[in-house]
Amino acid sequence: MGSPARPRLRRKEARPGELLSAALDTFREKGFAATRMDDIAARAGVSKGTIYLYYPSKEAVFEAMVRANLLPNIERMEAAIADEERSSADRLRLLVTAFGEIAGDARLVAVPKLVLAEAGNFPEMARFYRHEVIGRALSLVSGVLEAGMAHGEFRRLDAALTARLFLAPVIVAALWQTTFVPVEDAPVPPADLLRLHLDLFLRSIAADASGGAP
Amino acid sequence: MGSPARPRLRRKEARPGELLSAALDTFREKGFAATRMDDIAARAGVSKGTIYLYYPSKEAVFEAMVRANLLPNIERMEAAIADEERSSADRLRLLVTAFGEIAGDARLVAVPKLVLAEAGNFPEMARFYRHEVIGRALSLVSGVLEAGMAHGEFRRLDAALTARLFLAPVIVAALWQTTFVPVEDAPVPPADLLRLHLDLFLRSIAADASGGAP
Amino acid sequence: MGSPARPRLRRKEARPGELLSAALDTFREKGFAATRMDDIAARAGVSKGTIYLYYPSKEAVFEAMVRANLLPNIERMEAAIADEERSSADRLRLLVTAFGEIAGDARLVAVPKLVLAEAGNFPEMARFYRHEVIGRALSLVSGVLEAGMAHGEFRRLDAALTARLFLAPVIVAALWQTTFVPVEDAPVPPADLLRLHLDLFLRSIAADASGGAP
Amino acid sequence: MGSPARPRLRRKEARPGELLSAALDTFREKGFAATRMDDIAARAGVSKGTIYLYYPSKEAVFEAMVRANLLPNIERMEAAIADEERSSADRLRLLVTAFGEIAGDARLVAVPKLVLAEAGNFPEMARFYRHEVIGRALSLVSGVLEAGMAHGEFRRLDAALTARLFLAPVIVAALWQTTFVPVEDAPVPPADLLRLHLDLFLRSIAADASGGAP
DNA sequence: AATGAATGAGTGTTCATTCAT
DNA sequence: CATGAATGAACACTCATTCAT
Repeated sequence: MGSPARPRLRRKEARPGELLSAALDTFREKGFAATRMDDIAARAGVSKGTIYLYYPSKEAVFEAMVRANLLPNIERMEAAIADEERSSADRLRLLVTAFGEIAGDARLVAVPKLVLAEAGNFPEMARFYRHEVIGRALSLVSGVLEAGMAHGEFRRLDAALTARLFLAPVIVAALWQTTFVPVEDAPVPPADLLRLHLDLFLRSIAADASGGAP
Repeated sequence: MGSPARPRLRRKEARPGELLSAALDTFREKGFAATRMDDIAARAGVSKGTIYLYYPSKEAVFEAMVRANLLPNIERMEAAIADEERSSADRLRLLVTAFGEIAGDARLVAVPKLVLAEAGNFPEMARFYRHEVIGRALSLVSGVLEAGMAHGEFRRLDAALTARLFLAPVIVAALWQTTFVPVEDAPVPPADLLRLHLDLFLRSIAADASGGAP
Repeated sequence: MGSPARPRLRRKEARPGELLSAALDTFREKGFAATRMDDIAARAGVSKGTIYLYYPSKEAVFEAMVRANLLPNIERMEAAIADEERSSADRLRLLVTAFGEIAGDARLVAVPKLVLAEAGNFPEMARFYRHEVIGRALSLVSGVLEAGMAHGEFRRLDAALTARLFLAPVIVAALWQTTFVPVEDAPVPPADLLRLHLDLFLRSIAADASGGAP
Repeated sequence: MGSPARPRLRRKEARPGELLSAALDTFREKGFAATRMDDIAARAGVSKGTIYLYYPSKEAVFEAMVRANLLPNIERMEAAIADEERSSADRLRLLVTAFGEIAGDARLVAVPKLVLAEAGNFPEMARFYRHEVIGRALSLVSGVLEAGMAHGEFRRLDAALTARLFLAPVIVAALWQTTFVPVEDAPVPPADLLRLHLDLFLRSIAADASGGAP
């Protein structure tokens, strides 16, 4: 109750974060082009000019916003398999769960979707995303797969390709959430889908089921 | 005098198609917002005003373009399993091949990607696409799956979920092509990916592993 | 009464001229920076967007306007001494009269004044003006001077410097008109000034005073 | 405690002068409109807000800057003919030299040029300049001319008009320096021009050359 | 006195849409 | 049918000015 509303001059350090958060929400509602700087400013509770104190252009805001949301994505992924004790199959299970959580976080998933949509107009950003997010996720998965193959848990397969197949349903589920759910009659629970995926996937890569090759 | 070719008015019936073709190419290069009516007109070789003789707005052009590209997608899919003689596994193989061809056709794949990108701004179109393209594809696949289950070829699984898992790598491959390939160092051949997918998928749904091998 | 006002679509060919005329008047009232595109458009009786059909930017309008007003300046000057019959002194007299007329035309004089004011921001334009207008005027005058020297009418002097001295009062009179007259208590008639200038100037360059007097 | 140097506030009395000096340099580089308060502040080594402690607006800064540069102009001029002993011709010679020096001082000459350029937007300032600088210079010259006429050194002429003719080459030389020199191929040395000017001018106003009036 | 973060009115430019020809 | 000149609403970005600290 001491000082409820201060009109001017707030913490300069917190500003960029607030702006990018507002930017994310606005971009994800309207897309890049349909978002006006005024929208972002209003949502962040500042004036339009203030944005330009921190970012030189709308594109710069977009890029900074994407970049700021890369790290959480990556960290959550990598944290997901930090546990070294488990079997490779268990680690894949953990990964599916972790990715499933990410895929269920609408704000987080909006970022790759925006990257997808704007890749043509922001090639540099697409490259960055490709390498720093997707590339790392693929490495993560193929690392687990290769370990599993080495241990004899999994069949010998092309790890790079298989990693892609492992991730595909997660990616589709994520995009699905942000694209068709508001329009869907009978949404499929992503958890069910991913549980089945894990089951089928493990079965398909399992080292020769009954006793191996004769 | 009865000759068909008239110098002034080029086939007026062909106009809408030419416009939509030009629209598709422009939208896929720049996205919806960054495409100017002038761009489309120039590419179609007409004046800007002419577009408005056929479509009342830029949004209408976009929607018509999407709609016009629904049918080819659907038809190619449905043609892919017209052959009733084959086993369910063979029909899935055919489907993967067909989808793989679609996914390799950059112009065709651009359409779902645009729908994805603009779903927030064109909810009606998203709904339409969800039902008329994706819905049909899912039905197609789950039909085959159910037949295979009924015949004992496949295990009993939730056909709706499994159909999604069947399609996921195809979708991801398609999006990948249009998004990251211009930015990719070492592109993965989609055909390799889909071949492996089919292999793993069939293995994972095969009825009772023990007796499954022919 | 047949068709008093046509709202749209007028002669495309006349437009650039109308626009530049409106631009000149607005620039001369407010200067380059304080002139808004809306001002020019309103004065030309078109909408702001129309200007951009003909010129890509405000700077381009400015440059085109300056360029369009070069020719009249130059032509009036050069026409002024087309007559080959006269003595060099008479030709200088004609030049002073001609320059005096130009200097009295407020719209015409506004152009060099704007060039002067914006020379720092439009160096290319300054260079152009220096060469194509001022340079030609100087050549004109020094040509007459050299002819007069060759004929023995004038003393031997540095023609380039002397030409500058001949033009200086004309230039000052011109700038004076556009700068201080709206602020002046007792304006000096430029004609009186230039008449005296001619008298003093001819006297100062006359060949040998002794025989020069009639 | 009585020591003059205080670390925090640098001589607060010197501030306005420093600001105006920075303002002059910035205005003369970019003109009034294109100069930003930030530019001036940066050049003066203070923050933007500080300027507003001394001047209420950008226009006020401009006007103060012009006003602050009046005095040096005037004083140098008036000092130039303080010497009462000399002949009128010598005093004109001194004036030309003095004016020539002023005209060669790019910073000083920038001021009248800015006044010229902004006269339309700052009429009050134009009036002030007209009276306090130009008016005094004209009085100075016409005073000398009248004295010379009274002494029989010079012919009887309209002193007001003749004074203008005396100053015109100086003014043109000054403007030339600030406008076209950065753009010039072969600059004319102002000293040469003014020397010739003085020579011709004195000759043109000299009391009747051979024997004078009968 | 000095700062510099914040403001918001102002303006150049774009572009979907209209319509006289 | 077709054109393309014209429109005007919309928006990104700027910058003089304010004011809490």
